[in-house]
Amino acid sequence: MEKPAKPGQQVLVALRRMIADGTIKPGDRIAEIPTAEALGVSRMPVRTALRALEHEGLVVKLGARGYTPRTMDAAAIAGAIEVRGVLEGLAARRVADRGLTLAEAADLEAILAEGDALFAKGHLVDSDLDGFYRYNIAFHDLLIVASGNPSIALALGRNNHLPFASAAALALDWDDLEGEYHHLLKAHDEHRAVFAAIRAGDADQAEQLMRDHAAVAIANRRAFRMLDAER
Amino acid sequence: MEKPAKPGQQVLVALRRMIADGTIKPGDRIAEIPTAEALGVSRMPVRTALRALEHEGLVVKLGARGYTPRTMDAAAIAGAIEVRGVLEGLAARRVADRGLTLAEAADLEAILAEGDALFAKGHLVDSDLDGFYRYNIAFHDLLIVASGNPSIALALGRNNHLPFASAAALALDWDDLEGEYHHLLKAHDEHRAVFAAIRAGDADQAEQLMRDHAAVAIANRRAFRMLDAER
DNA sequence: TGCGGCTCTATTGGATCCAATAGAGCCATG
DNA sequence: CATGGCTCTATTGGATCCAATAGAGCCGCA
Repeated sequence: MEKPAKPGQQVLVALRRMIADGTIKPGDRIAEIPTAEALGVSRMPVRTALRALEHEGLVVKLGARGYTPRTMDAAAIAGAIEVRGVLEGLAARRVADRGLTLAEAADLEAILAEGDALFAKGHLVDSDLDGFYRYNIAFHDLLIVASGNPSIALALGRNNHLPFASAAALALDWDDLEGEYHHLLKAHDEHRAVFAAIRAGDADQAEQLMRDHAAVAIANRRAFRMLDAER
Repeated sequence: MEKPAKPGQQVLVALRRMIADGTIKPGDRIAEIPTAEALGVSRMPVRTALRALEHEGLVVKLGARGYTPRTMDAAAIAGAIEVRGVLEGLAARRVADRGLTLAEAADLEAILAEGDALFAKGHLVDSDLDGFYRYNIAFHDLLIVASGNPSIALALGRNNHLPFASAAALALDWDDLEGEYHHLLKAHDEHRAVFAAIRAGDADQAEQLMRDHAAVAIANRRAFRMLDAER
């Protein structure tokens, strides 16, 4: 059973891609009719998608003349990452405060073990980057869910679609596996440290570590991958 | 010139009101056709509004059978307020870090002076509650804007529409002006304290104070006002 | 030659119509 | 009598059509 690929979702991810990879640059007008024709659908799903993208903050309304991608300079990206760090920091704090259930602890340990396995052999191969990508998302998502505060996920919803700002947007240099090894291992170690703080019930520490963890994403980035899939 | 009152916006605020005041309760189905007929418009603006409300987190999709208001129990409200506190705390931190411009300092001082004026006579009258309402929003909004991080406002966008969670949702007891005097004065003093920390450049302190300021909203609430106006 | 107003058109927002779909109820059967 | 499948219908999602509107360009006048 492949994806029947509902037109609406299709348009949404298509536009996200185009904005992310620069097919549509800030300043370019996005009008409904040309976009609809280009994608081979009616204006309706395009309208829906543009409204959604506006809510996500990826585009801004251009008066009555359509939309345009939001300009994302370095400061804006840093700001988005900062917001993510603060929100995920809150999640970590909450989890440390309330303590992990047995099931959550087991899940988290299993996820971290995946990470251990990636680095166990001392170097990375191509497929490991994909593995880390999934491991990373799993770790972050689990903490947010375990926080028991759905508003955190809601508030993150906007930022998670911004390029570079999502935990799913890894800063990966596919040509420098050696350098990435240390970079990603550091991230993994930080995950472990957060986990330790949570187990110790040290909420302040857990929050601070999580914030710092997000902050490093601001510094080291050269390439990125977008999260295409919907939640 | 009054508001021509565009149908779309009209429907959006109408639905918000109905959800806020309990006309539509969690569990009730919100279908497009009956809603459209009840409001005297076509299904289209209703559809748009429901999508928007879903993004705001006020309603959840009920499979293919319409929407229903999101259940907001005490824990959910507390969670939303917690998120707001953390985000506004970040804003305060940023402002303290970068320092206020002369214009911002003057604006902020002017806003706080409004607050001073409200409490100067030692008691409150009815119209003062409205005055505080506006003063409070002005203070919070200015800090968020001055933070220079648009992502904060974006992330707050969702929470600000949730009843009880917005800075605009004051906990006011209109029959106990005496009690409210102390309650609101405390909030005002906290604003002053945040301002002082910002002037001193004490980012940690500014953030902590702002978080605590939000937290008190969790405890003291008996009635609330919704923010009807759009940004 | 510059500015203001007017018209004209491109484009969005809303209404109506049509198709796809999933939920509910019913019937048959084990 | 319970359970599984089938059909039927209620309801959303998409397409097309129509109206309102605001931006742009042009023309006239100072």
